[in-house]
Amino acid sequence: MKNNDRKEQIVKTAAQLFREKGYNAVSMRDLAKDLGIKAASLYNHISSKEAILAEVILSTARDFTEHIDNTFLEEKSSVKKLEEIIESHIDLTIEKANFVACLNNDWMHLEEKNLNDYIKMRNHYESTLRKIIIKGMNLHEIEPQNPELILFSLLSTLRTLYLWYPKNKHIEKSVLSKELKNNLLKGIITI
Amino acid sequence: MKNNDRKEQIVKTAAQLFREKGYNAVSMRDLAKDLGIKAASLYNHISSKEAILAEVILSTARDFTEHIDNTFLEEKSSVKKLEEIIESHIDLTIEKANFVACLNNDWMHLEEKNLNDYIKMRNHYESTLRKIIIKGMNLHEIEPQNPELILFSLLSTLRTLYLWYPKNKHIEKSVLSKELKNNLLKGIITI
DNA sequence: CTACAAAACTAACAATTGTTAGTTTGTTTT
DNA sequence: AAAACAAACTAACAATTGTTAGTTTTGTAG
Repeated sequence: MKNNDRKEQIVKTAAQLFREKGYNAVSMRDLAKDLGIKAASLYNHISSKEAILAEVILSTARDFTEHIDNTFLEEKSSVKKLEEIIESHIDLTIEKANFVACLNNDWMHLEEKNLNDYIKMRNHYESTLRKIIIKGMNLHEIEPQNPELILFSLLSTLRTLYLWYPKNKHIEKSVLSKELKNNLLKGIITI
Repeated sequence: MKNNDRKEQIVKTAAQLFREKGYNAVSMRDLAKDLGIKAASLYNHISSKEAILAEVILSTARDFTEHIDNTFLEEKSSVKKLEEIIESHIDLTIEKANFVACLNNDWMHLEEKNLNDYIKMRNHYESTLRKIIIKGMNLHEIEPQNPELILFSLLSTLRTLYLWYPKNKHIEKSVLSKELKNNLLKGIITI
């Protein structure tokens, strides 16, 4: 029976270090030290440093992709779908903040193949979200505006939740979820 | 007469490279090559690699600080002040996108003194913005909500404008400005 | 034309990088 | 007990890193 625990442990520790210092500032010796072993021993479990990064980023990108694909297919209003998407970002950020941070900050250090796969998934994600927004606009659920702008302002907030959440752990998830939806969808000023 | 042109040129080129690849992935030889000289020659103009990073980041942080300090002192409504802050982010992003990107991505690679200065400025910026939001809430200009959440969702969008602007250069600045204010302050869904 | 300073160069350094080869240790299976 | 395997180790490699010392080139002011 192959032992995957060690590999998972390596990837998880790497994600934390990458998040703190950035991919290029973390050496294999740093990573090994945190795990209590020597750098060379890492190679019994992983094939390269970049392979660790790819595992961190691509697995997380797949999580996001899966969520939005499911949401897209549902028979619900666009606004309801946007709420579900907000929810999924909160969930994934809470569940694996270091992975999400790493995806946001270090994707450009992926090489050829992996970089391509990542960008493909990101494009797919954005274009799915764009479709939801445009459909909502056509059905008058969403104010007529430049859809790119809505896409951007929504995503920029959701993508950087990881920067904010650890500082505000005291907020209940349900409260965060409710207020964020309100904030992002209904705006913040009094009418 | 001391020639600062070369130094400015180095800092500007560095900002571009840092933005593309991240601080640690850019070597002094890479930077020199882009300028058409040898790495050692850089040291006739700058004292260290980190000093370049500090120049890029701290000068930009000072720009942002100056803007918000001015806005804070004005005799206007909080909503009007928020609109001005949005405007200043757009302006600075257009004017020096690479610098802003660098500030966002590479600040953690500053050392001791410079890191401290940066964090101090960032804290000052956030607390000034927080004051504006809370005042607006007390005067019923802004919906009662967790002010941290408004602070976060606003800043996350404004801070990552640099990711989005180059892809959408065709949008007029005045249009961008107007729609972004609408979007961030009034929300996106139909009431 | 000379003198001087600014800014380029070459060569080298010590440290650190990711990775490999070969070996030892410890555990599980037969 | 023997054999097989996983997972650690030591030692070393070639490449790259930021930076320094010392030298040469270039442009300008007297």
